[in-house]
Amino acid sequence: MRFSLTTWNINSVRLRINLVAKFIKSVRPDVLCLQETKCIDDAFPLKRFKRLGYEHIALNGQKGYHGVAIVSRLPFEKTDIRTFCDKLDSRHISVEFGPGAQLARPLVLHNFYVPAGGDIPDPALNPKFEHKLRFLDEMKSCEPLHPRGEDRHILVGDLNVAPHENDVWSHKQLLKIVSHTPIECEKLLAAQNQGDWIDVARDRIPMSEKVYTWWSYRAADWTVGDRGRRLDHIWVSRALKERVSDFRIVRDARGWERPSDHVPVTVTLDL
DNA sequence: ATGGTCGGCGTCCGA
Repeated sequence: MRFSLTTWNINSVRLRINLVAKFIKSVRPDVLCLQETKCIDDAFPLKRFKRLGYEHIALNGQKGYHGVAIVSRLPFEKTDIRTFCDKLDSRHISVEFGPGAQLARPLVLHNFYVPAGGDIPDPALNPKFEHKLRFLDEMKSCEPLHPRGEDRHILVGDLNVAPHENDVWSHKQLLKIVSHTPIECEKLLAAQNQGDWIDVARDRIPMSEKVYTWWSYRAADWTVGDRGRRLDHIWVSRALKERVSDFRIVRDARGWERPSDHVPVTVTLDL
């Protein structure tokens, strides 16, 4: 069975619902994980997704900020929401696919929106950065998150960290820029190494190659100098590594009308 | 060049 999954920080799902529809009609992933939906669950464009064929929807929204959602063509068995750092922020949702999706073995999917962390890369001066570092520590220590042995787990989302040198346009120039500081890169990789995770992008694209999924709004022309960062990630458990058949980043989406600053990232597996 | 642009909400905050 072919299973495809997209992660996309949409930066307001209501404002960009037509862009989401455009993407869905072209790529038709089985499952779409959204971050920064920026709306309460009652305001989520449920009917539009159902008309597009995505009848199974799990929401963790809040007013104005953050918000994550999983919209799916395949039914799932259960939904779970975790909180981090004793805050009620909507930054996580997970679902488990099973018999309803014709899967003999369970497939657990986590969708994350990690705090951006503000501008000052010093946890003593910037509470937002301190929160981000604590969030990453909690991701590491959260045992149920991490796959072992034959577990089939996928973790996706806007992790707001570009951990490797070629995950940013200039490693040297971004060492003191939040998203690429050594301390947060170490913490994200420590969380990744806590489970049997494979970073799909770096499993398929050589470390020497630049890979980005985000380009700032604060540039007159996002294509000039290609100053991107790889903030959006897809991890699969080791048991799924050899089942990955495709991985793609729809870079073009950054040039669509009124775009998100993030582009969709898609993985395909043969289950 | 040490600012620049977004979206949601409400007259700023978080990104």
